[in-house]
Amino acid sequence: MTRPTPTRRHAIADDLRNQISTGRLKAGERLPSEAQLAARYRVSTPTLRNALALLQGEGLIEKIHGSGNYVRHPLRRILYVGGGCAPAAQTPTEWDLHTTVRTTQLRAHGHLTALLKVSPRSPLTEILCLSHEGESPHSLARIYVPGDLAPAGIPGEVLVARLADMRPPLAEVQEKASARLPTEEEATVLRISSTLAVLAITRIATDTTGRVVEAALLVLPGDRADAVFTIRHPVDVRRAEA
Amino acid sequence: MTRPTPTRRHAIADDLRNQISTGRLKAGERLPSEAQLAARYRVSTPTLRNALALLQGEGLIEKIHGSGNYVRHPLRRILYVGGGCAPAAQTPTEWDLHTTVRTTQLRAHGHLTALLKVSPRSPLTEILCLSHEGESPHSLARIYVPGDLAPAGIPGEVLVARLADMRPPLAEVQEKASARLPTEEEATVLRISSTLAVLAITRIATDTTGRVVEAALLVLPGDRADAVFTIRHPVDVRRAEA
DNA sequence: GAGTGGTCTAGACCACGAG
DNA sequence: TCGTGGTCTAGACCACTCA
Repeated sequence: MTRPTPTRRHAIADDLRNQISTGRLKAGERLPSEAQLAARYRVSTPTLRNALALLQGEGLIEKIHGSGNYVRHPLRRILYVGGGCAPAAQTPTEWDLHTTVRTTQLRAHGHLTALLKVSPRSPLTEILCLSHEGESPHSLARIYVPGDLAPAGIPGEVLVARLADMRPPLAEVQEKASARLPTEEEATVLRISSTLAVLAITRIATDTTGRVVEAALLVLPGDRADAVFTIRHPVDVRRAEA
Repeated sequence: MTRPTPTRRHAIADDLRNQISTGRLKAGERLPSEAQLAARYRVSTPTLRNALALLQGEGLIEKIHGSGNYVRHPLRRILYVGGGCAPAAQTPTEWDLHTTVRTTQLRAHGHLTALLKVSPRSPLTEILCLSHEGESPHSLARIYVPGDLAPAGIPGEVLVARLADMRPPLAEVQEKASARLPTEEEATVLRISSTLAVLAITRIATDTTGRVVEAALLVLPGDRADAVFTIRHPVDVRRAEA
């Protein structure tokens, strides 16, 4: 049961994984070329590439086209704290976590109308945040707010900081987490392989009048991101509903 | 930017995806064999298999070894509601969602000691839940409770139902969600491809004395599972406590 | 046993990165 | 330009399902 089919690529992946974890292959180091590795393990190139794909899916190595395969630096884990008010992932930013922000004016369409509960073609502001931790991309956020809550002409960075002050207190924050493979665009922007799962979080913030004041689509690389949701003194749901 | 590399497998996947969404290929239907499809699209078998792998990753088709590729029935989405008290995924079970439960006595080791904050080799009860919705596997849960909270000799189903009554009220429930690829075991148990991401939720329940009374490791197939966490009045915490 | 998918081979050609 | 990874080919052999 533990070995449904003893495949070669798993054996190779296990060997390389050991070399990485034992430090024989150090972080940042370049692996031998795929042709060399294929020769060493006596397998064909597709088989060796499948082995590397496994390690890539675990986030252990990074492929750079035209350059080689590199052992990834063990990245700090990203911790998304749920129930939050801040628009982006709110890790304590003691390290150099800088964010590129770009705002766009657009009109509601498609699933955005449902998320924000607005009528089609009503004005929205999209805030696109791409966070970097040093060199490596960290998280991608697309935040949509009704147009009147985000006046145009304000630089993105300022807008993000001020959003919380400009609206009435929130009544409810609902966060939906799901796991999926990244789109092509997300994979390239986050510099992850398209076989590495992402943690996608959709956050809907509603004010006391029931109006949706923010819809945020967050995408975090699955190999180093967690989202925690803490609830204190939860009520017994079954009793509460009765 | 939209077409970094115009690959053939994407074109084939797009075509098949269209056929599925337009109903030309109906749910449950078997696709032509891979050899036939390869001939139809004039590609080699590995290329065609790559195309099918894409659809598999999206949960659109299911491969059954020795039988064929089948269009999957659009499965009801699994909704895991966070902040909960019930041990397993608590979808309103109006449909035939039956769960296989198996309990095992074991002793704490490895990461379990950290999760439950118990000393190594202290007795634990493992409750392994596998839910099915009709034919298709639904979710996998491994629940660990300190041995004294789960007396031996009680059948698993009864134990699960009684757990909530046997312990003091909870003070805190912390849930950590992450996205990753399934282990080989999880992939076979949930009958998903190993390229399909899973949503893994670790739930730690603490009672009022600070003791961990339950650690649950939930695995949900990423193509049809979401986890929602709702927080009301996040700014006005005192009201909720009153 | 016939047909199917699962794995693997040994190449080919193209696209990208760095010197 | 040269070495690298990215994609693809046209097979082979094994394991599984089902009649």
